[in-house]
Amino acid sequence: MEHVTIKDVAKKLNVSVSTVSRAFNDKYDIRKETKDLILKTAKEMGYRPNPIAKKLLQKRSFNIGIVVPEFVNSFFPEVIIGAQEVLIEKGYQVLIMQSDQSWETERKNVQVLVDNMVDGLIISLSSESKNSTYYQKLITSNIPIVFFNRVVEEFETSKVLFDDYKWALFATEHLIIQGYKDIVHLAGTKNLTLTKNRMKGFEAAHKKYKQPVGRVIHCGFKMEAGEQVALKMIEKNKVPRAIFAASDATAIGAMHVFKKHGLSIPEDVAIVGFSESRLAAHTSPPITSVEQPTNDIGQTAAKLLLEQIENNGIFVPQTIILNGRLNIRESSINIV
Amino acid sequence: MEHVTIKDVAKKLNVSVSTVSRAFNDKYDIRKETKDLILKTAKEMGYRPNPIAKKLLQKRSFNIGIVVPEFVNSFFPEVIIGAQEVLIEKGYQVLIMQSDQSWETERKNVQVLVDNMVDGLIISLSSESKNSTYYQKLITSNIPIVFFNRVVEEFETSKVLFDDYKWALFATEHLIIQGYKDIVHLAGTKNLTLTKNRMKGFEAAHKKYKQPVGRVIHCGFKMEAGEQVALKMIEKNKVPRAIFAASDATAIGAMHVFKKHGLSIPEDVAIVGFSESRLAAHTSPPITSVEQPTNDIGQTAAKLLLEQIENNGIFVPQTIILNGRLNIRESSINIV
DNA sequence: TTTATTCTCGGAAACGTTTCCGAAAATGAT
DNA sequence: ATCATTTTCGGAAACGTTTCCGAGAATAAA
Repeated sequence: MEHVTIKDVAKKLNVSVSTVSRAFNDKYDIRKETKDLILKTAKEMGYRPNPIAKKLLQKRSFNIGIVVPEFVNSFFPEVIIGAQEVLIEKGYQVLIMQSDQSWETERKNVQVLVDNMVDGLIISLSSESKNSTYYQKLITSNIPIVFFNRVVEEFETSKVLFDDYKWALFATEHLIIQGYKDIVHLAGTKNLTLTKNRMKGFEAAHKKYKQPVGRVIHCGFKMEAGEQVALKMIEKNKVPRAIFAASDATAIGAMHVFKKHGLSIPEDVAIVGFSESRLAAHTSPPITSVEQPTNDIGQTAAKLLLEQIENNGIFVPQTIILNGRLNIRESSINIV
Repeated sequence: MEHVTIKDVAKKLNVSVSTVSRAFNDKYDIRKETKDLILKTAKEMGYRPNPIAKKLLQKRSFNIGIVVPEFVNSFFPEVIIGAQEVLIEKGYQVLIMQSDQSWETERKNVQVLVDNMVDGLIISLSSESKNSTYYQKLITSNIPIVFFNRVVEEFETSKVLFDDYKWALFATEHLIIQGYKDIVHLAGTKNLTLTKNRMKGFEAAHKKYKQPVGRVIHCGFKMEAGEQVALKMIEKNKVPRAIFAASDATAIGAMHVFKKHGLSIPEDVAIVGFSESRLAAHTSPPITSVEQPTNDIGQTAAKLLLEQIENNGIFVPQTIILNGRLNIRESSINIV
């Protein structure tokens, strides 16, 4: 009685296998009474159609794969939750994989999901340069993919993005308007477009107000990196008047070190973060930060994907750019 | 040329399907030269064995499913990363699903993974009471499962746990030793064993030092809950001398509100958290907290699961209890 | 009552593999 | 040179479904 199959049900009722199948997929002709009988005894016997066999046949699984670089920070989990909300609603199940920032495991992850015949993929790249021919092949082979957050422009797929340039500009502008001069940008990992865009926004704000562009320090997105940078600044006696960090984590890390060395925020160093983490409002002082619409990113990515899955064939790739918000808090306010 | 199958390869080389199969699974007799030739042309043709078909036949997938209640907080992601480290090493791929604290979706998630024929499951329950007959059935049907963090004792499976009682006792003891009297415990969700154990530890510490047991307030694990509780304390003028929170999130939330209302930490209210989140060390003041060995939890869960998968049949369920650490920081130190 | 039409259902092929069985070819022993 | 053994491979069944095709029964039309 290990695994009860469709044959067992058919045998028990003295009907054919195809009739049982028809009872479960109500698009075929079957008498109501027989259908009910089959469904009833099938349930009694504990029969569940084997989705693996079904997949083999119809190349369709109602599973969606999501692949993200990491999920220790709350950004990606929040996006995933948003996507799940719309996908589960439509009867899809969501399989999540984590690339650990490595493009090799990312590739393996994607391949596992493709092998498992997911109906579509939602991906944020771990690296924008490494797997591109692989993805190109996947895309031309017509499997629905939506990229978000970290994408490569050239891919002919739907993408959902954040206007990093604009919001980096706003964030920097906010500091400039407050009267801060010597502003340093803690930039993210070098090879990402979003890093470049945030840098460009940082520059543009300076130019807009005819200020000399501040220094840029690449240190990635981790809290430890922010701590190290701040420490070095203190050691070299080169502490800037204000900092615009490309992530909340680096902002928090830096702030922590500054405070430990007796500097006040924002009196000695003003700080603005990016990517509104859950903690930004709960540090002391609370950190001004650019808020990304994480849930919305997930939802629209999912919607774009479903659109593509359902209109297979006549489909036009879309790029949607979502709006953010600058949450102004104590860490950046110039108390004159 | 959409999907190239084993037949295509066989036809191209004028060999039988079984020979091609043999080339890919090297446990069968095949001449080295033919094998090499097949592998070479298969690669050229872009053939990859279809794992769905393979699964249907051998009921084995080299996939492991992990189901957690949530992953916005870093606890579960860290555990997952630990598990992934050992599983990927052994050639398994990891499929992750998130139950959103709901036992219905948890059940659906588990079923999806089982349907996809994962070789084993690592689960942290969203609720310890709701799906138990379902899990009982799963367990007796012999699919390898390891539970962690939130488990039900009765299940005859391996479990990896944290000694919540002991560490809650230590944490409370730490407060008592510092001389604090009126200590309140912000407890977690009511129906969880870990909540009960932390409460018991809280009580035991008081009894050990012959103190009247402090108040217990159930408020779950979320930051917002901590804020609300603190607010209510202030409004009712019932702010305790010290707080032992069942999660860092509630501890941080409460601390934030206290500070906003002019109270100093730890001078007015001392605070200890639980589950050492990434932020505990970076709040101000830094929060004393019980650190759980997240990575280790994941690793041992994975190892127990692999053991069970490999020795199918002769397998004895194990319960492993891991050790933690109390990170003492400013928030709880009594500066006399 | 005969013929045409509609309802139900059974049979069988198909999805892409693995694996058992046996046959032919190659090798070794005598 | 003959027989026994090993190596290498092809054929076919199996995994659990869906779905096309057609047959028989039931109903409607004539």
